[in-house]
Amino acid sequence: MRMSQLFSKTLREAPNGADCKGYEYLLRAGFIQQNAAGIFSLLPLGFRSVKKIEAIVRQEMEGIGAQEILMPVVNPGDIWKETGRFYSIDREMTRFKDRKDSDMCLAMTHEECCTDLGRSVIDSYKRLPLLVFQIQTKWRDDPRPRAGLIRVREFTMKDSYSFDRDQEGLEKVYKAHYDAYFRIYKRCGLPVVAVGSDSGMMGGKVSHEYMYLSPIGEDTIITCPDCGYTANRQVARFKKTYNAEAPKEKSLVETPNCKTIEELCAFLKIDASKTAKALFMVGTYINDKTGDEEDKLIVGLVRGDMEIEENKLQNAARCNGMRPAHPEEIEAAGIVPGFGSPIGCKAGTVVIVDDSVANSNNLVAGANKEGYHYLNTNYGTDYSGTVADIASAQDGYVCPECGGKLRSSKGVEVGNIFQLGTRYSESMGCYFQDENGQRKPVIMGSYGIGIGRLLACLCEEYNDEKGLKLPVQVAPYQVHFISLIKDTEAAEKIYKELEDAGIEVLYDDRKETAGVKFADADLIGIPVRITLGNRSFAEGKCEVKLRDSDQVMAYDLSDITGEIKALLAKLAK
RNA sequence: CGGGCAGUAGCGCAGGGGCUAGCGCGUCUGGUUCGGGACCAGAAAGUCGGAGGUUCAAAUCCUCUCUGCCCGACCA
Repeated sequence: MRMSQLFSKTLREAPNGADCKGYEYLLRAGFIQQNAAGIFSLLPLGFRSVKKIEAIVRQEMEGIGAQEILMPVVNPGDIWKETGRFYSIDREMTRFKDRKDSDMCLAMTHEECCTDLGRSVIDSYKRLPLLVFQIQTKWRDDPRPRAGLIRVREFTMKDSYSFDRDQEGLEKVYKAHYDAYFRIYKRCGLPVVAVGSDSGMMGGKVSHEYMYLSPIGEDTIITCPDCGYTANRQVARFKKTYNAEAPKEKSLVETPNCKTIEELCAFLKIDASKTAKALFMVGTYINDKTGDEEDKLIVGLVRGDMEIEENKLQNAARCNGMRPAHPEEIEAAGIVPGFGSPIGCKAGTVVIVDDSVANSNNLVAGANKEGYHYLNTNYGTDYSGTVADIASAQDGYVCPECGGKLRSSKGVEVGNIFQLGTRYSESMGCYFQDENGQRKPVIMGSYGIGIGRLLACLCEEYNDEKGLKLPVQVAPYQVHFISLIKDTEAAEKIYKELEDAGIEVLYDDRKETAGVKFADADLIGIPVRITLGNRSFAEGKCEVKLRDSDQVMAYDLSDITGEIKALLAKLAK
């Protein structure tokens, strides 16, 4: 490709809003361009990198027996109504009516569509297992896109779906994905860790997320350096200690202006672990069949020395959505904000009690009376509710597996794998007959990789103060060819030789000064740079330099293609 | 959806009631240069995001609105 004809240009300055390095360089090098919030075009350079990532993904998916298909972006609303997600998913899914006034939606994932396909293909156990995948556009109307390609609204995703007759089969294909994903990231050059995760709206039980650990990440990963326990903070467990003193009778105590745990502890001169603190949320419960919504007040109770993990609370409360409660809503349930607790709250309030509270006796809790708390409150005696783990794992907490010290770090989710089970097959009627003629729901799994996000993470991982330096497997071109000699014919000849040899060359044929060409080459970051300069050309040589090294090598022009091919082969390893 | 910031030439920004709206980079023309973002001379390019209002006069003040960015809520 001639740079003079490239449909993009490099920028000297970072466009406003480029907050992280990888994103800044993607823009400046002309890989991508933004069209609207969370909506990007891929320019030739970016698209080439994406296609290389896709090729790796495709190869690995085919390697585990997946067949490539392509499902539609626009889905009929009906299949989403079958699983209930037409109603249970919030505005993140875009819905519209077609000309016949039928409900339609833009698929944000394809479980429904794929299960719809599966139920027409699968009739007998003889057809199972099956595994399909696609690389396709998703639209999710995220309320807050950010960080360039990291969190966008329209994006390309590889998603695969497995159909099995039993759990054993599912686990096999799950494991195949688990390993294939590591191979994919390794081949792309991205370091990742797999962590246990929350399955969220996908349903199902077992799931893993693949995390690229980086400060730009929005997920918090809890890891144990001692035993290797790893989990997303949304579900991370930790070892809690309880005080198991004999329960006492509760008694009212005046605590003027003690609205926070800190104030309360300071006033009563007690440790935060001797208190219970409440968090008030309003949960939305959606009827899957009708789409009717009902709001309920949720009270989460955790010991004063811990924080509530809202995701755990939402899972325990089994609601579709959750937001902080307004003071009026809290009061309506008979609770006084600042001095609140589940003690004496109105029926219909969802009370979730962390096991740290349920197993600790004689905690100080709000009296639901302005200026008062109770001493010695006890779960079961003074209030009731569902006991669950809703506390948030923090840096320094105790590992649930080995007792080591937990660490927290930030990560970007670049892939996920879910064991869906029968959530979709049952609700959509995807059944098969086994050897005994018995009708059984197909057991499914779904597996995703965000392609654009993967590129964004790679650019975060591979850059320096001059620009990008993507690994050769995912770089848009293999060789950046710069000619500084007057003899354009000689340069053209070498360019042609390289191209004819099947080498991917970006040829800077522009009428620019050496400095400009070098700066752009560094910015775009093609792994191999060939420079044709007057001195070396006179000796029948050219200069070869790797983007990631300062060393300049002199290559003989007589067999330049052979030497470059050998170099590329070495790089690819 | 809450809170904050911003929208002026392709990009980055200045100007904040008054006359012809500027600067740097980029672009175009001519010339000189030619191995790390060259130099000289000349030139093109702007509905000052949009609508309404105040005023003799609005890029500038007011109201509304759209868009983008950041923080939070949210995130298959």
